[in-house]
Amino acid sequence: MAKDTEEETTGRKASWKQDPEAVRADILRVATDEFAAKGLSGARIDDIARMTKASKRMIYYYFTDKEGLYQAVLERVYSTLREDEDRLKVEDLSPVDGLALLVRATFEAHAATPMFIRLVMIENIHNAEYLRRSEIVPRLNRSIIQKLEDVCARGKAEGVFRETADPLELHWLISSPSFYNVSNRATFSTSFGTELFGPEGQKRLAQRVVDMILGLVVIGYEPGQVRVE
Amino acid sequence: MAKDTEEETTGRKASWKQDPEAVRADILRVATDEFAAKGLSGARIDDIARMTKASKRMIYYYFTDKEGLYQAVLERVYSTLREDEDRLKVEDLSPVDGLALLVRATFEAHAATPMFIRLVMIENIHNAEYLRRSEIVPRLNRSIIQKLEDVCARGKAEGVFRETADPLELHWLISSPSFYNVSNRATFSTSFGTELFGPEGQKRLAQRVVDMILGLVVIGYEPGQVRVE
DNA sequence: CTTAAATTGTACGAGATGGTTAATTTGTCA
DNA sequence: TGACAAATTAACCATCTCGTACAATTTAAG
Repeated sequence: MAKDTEEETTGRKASWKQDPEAVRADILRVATDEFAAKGLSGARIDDIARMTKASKRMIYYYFTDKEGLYQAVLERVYSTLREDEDRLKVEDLSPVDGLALLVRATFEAHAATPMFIRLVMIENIHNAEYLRRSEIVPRLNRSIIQKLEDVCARGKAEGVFRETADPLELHWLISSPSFYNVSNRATFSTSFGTELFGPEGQKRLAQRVVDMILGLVVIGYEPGQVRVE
Repeated sequence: MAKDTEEETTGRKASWKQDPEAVRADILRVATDEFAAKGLSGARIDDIARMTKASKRMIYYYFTDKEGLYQAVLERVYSTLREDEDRLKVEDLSPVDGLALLVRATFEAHAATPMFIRLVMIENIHNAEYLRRSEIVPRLNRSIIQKLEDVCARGKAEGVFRETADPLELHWLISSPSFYNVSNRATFSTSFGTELFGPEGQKRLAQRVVDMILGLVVIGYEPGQVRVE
């Protein structure tokens, strides 16, 4: 009841700094969580607004609509990931060790960013509609292929890699277990238990993936020849 | 207002047959498409109702609510898949050929049922909440592990498989590329092109997966030793 | 200090959406 | 046949959700 309507406490913030970038970033941060958790249709703009310092109005001010916000989230996450990729230095290693490092790093990078994985899953549910629409994303992801090309070229030149080794195929072969390891953890462990997803199991899986890839590419490779960690 | 209440044109269908099973099945069929296409939150009960012969009320009559319908869809699809699995006969083959067949069949089965893949993706987005709740599903999926156990045991007994071969790990290693091949096709081809997903590319990938798995398990295996097709 | 531009809060509407009420038909069994 | 349970239907409802109108407030420039 309390009828202090006379108060008319217009809830306007008494004072604020003009900091568009910070507001934008905060919205994106919250929206990333929300979209990753509930998907595009499941996410609620009102929930995002509530969790943000900014008001709901600002979401539309900066991102036009829900899809615009989703697209921005997607692009930011993809970009962030590329930076991590670029940090890898494989040129200094032997082809075998370089490839092993790429495999291990990919496996671990996926495991470390479940949020990114979820957004990619969601985007695939939407048939990559928003990824395709993006100008910035398609030309990302190139660096990892580049690294694989370098390693493959050196490995073949040194005669330690099979001539059949193909960078794009390899990227696919390395990504698939790394991605699946995170994306399908819930259903897999429901059906078959969690033993593969503890610290032990994860190390074993990483080792298996390294062994599989090197076994395919490196002439005369024996499982366990290169150890993970 | 409108005073033609006397009319009371109850638009009821003049006549219909009672066929509960058919109605239930029809709803499930339509709902499977809808959920696979748009996810749990994206799916629209009204759309399902419109595409069904039955009325919207029947959906609630038989499945209680949206989640009940989704759960029924999930269980039916999982069950259907198990039947396919059981049709595989690997006991008659040598361990190496048997394992190769399992790999190939898994790869192809996944590629042939994108709808199932999408539902599993969606279920993972929901952290397998509904799969866990199901009584019937968890104990499915056992037959594939059983087959792998048989093959592994025989392979080790014959001295052609490494002692490190583990059925559960193998299932994971075989499933991951098979699943990823379908689940991430949209984003992968957006980033890297479609060449892996034509008939040629798919055959190459299947061969690579066979080579990887056999390379990991079979002592002295060389890529291409067992050919796909 | 005036004033236009930038930024934010509130309140609300239109339409969609999950779910329900109440009626009607069909089939079955005493 | 007639009563009763099961099956089926159309219409309806309460609520949620995206998006917007618009006023209020602050910043910044002249």
